[in-house]
Amino acid sequence: MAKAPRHGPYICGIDAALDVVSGKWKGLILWELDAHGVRRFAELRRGLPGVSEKMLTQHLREMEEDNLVHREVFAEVPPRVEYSLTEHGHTLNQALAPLGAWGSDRMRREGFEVVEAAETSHS
Amino acid sequence: MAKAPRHGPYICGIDAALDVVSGKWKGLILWELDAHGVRRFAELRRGLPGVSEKMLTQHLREMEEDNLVHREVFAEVPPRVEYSLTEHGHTLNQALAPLGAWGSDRMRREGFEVVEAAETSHS
DNA sequence: CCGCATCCTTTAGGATACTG
DNA sequence: CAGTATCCTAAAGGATGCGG
Repeated sequence: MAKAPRHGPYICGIDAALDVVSGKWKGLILWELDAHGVRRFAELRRGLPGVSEKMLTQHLREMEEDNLVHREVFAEVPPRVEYSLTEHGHTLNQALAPLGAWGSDRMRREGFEVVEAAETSHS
Repeated sequence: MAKAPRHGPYICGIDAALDVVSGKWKGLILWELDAHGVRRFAELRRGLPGVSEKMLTQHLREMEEDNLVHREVFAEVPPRVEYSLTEHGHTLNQALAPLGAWGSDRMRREGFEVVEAAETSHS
């Protein structure tokens, strides 16, 4: 078993929400899936520059358990697995939007660099 | 120096924002300061059940450096230090509000327990 | 009262090799 | 293609004791 003894008692809503999006790539995964609708494992991997297979799998499993992500396996060869947001995951993304805007603002203010993924081409 | 080599390059706004609120107690500190306006060190400590002095100090320093929290020292004996949100911290809190609502919703849905602090008595 | 310093444990995250 | 399994490092967090 990897880790994840999360889901402890929370003190407030922020606490409960941050628990679910904590993890180096979870915010990005939500963002990718929201932008593209459906993504395969390898596509997600390309969209998250620097992520390891292990972390991607682990995060996806946790998000699936948290009912944020839907995982659909096609019994073909070669295998194909598609990931998408659940309705629940979609509402989370909407709740995250203002925070994202605040963060973009912060980046502009502080002059932080933006590392754009290869060919994600959103907007 | 404790740690904090944060402020790396970011991939998107969510990334940049989560970096600043990551840390076991930062969300709660924001919430406490927003609810009360001004808090002393010991008051904050009581409002965050389980926090150690080290973590509280460390988080407060980082948030001060990120310009989210204002720290005012009164040269008295016994010493008194008051913490409050900066304008910047306040806007973060507003951006965090929808996420907090989502989290509260999640807690209700999943039936997680709420651990309320001793005598914070917000609302 | 408000911390800082030190030491220690736990957890997150990464590298790499292998499998159905 | 889409993962597991194993090992390892780094960072976060916690306990405790001292100091202004």
